[in-house]
Amino acid sequence: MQACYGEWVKRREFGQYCGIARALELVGERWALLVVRDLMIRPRRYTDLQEGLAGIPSNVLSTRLKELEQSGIVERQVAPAPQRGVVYALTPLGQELEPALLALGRWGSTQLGDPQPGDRVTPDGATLNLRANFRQEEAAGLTASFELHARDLVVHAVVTDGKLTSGIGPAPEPADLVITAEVPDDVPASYRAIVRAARLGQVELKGSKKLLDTFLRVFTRP
Amino acid sequence: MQACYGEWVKRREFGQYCGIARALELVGERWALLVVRDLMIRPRRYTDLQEGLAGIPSNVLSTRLKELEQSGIVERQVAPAPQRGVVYALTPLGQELEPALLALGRWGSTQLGDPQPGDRVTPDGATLNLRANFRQEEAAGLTASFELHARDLVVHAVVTDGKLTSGIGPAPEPADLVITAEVPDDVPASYRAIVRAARLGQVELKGSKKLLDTFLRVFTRP
DNA sequence: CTGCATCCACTTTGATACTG
DNA sequence: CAGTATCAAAGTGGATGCAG
Repeated sequence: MQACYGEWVKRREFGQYCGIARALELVGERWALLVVRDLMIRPRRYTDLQEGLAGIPSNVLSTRLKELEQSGIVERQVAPAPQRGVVYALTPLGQELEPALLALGRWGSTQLGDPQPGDRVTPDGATLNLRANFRQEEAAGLTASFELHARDLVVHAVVTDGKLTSGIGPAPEPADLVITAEVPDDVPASYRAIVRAARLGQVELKGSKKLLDTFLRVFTRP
Repeated sequence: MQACYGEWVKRREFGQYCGIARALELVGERWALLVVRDLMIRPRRYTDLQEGLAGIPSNVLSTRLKELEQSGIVERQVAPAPQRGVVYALTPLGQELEPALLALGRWGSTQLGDPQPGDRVTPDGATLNLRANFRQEEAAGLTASFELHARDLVVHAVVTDGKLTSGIGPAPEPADLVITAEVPDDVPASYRAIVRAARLGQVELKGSKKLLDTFLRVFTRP
């Protein structure tokens, strides 16, 4: 605590009556939004997070989780019978960060060149890109499921009456269209690579093939 | 530079092929997004920013501006004849951060209680709230201009064929509807306070009074 | 005045090691 | 698996200096 304009404020607070400043106080610390990003895909254990956030110091992860829990963004759950252990999950408040996170990701994606050697390319990224590029307007009334493959990368997107559910791995029910992209060996398997292949027709399709155009219309932007 | 999993990366980079991580590398440092926020309203001089970001150390502001300029987000302009001096402005790339910033602000606003004594309440906040709460769908085809007053706070919103322009101070052309909110003396004059007053009918109107419902429909959410 | 640069105390982070 | 402990390095906050 320290003096600031006659008032006592925590060092980390900006002291502005502004939603953006408040958001940054809560999730603006280094690594915080990346933790939220990982949890947006599904709940994770401590070591899952450490793995997904390659390079985060253990003590920093520990601190961030406590802060996020304190803020009501993350929930610490002691998992029941099957795997038992500690699991971290987003609260509803944390899930409400999704639009902001996707908007940030859309902007940041434009500033991504090609993947550098050493860059981590995870299925999480593909799942988030699926959500970030999803065009609600184009999907109105649509019901269809897709599965995307590129080498060992597999993600799914299920659209039910215009609403999207997406995740890692195969679709829970057999997908209406399975897209398997032919990606050169020297290019990492990413959402971007799949879309590029799909546009060039360098894909193998299984299922309702005319859904490919629908996929491109609903899940990609020019 | 330092070693990390066999590759050399800058300490501040996250080493993930992910739009969100990239965005955070570029605008995730402390104060960076608040600088962008201030510039989103209009270009500013160094001292304007210092004032708007109450409490930012001079050296940190200086560093952030250089980093943002380096990243192509901010442009340093030497202002011409009238006022001369240095002016910082957003580049087009910087302006593209607006959707992300507004989404973050919408989330953060839900985590704002009432203004604390000592909180800075600026016209910038009201202008951004105007943009953040603007509902494109509801404004389709609309052309109308509004001016909001609450004590010394004045902001304007001009909707032209469904597109919004907003800023501090009176509208460039006389507004179709001028809303003057009656705000208790002990409550800071903010967008929130104006909306609350408008909903309760505690406003004085000048101009086309039936536009008040349109305003509430287009510029507020439940 | 504006637009920084410098100095220094303090805090946070990164890397690694270690424990229940 | 789920953290804690430790310590060096980098970053931040605050004050002040200073040229144009």
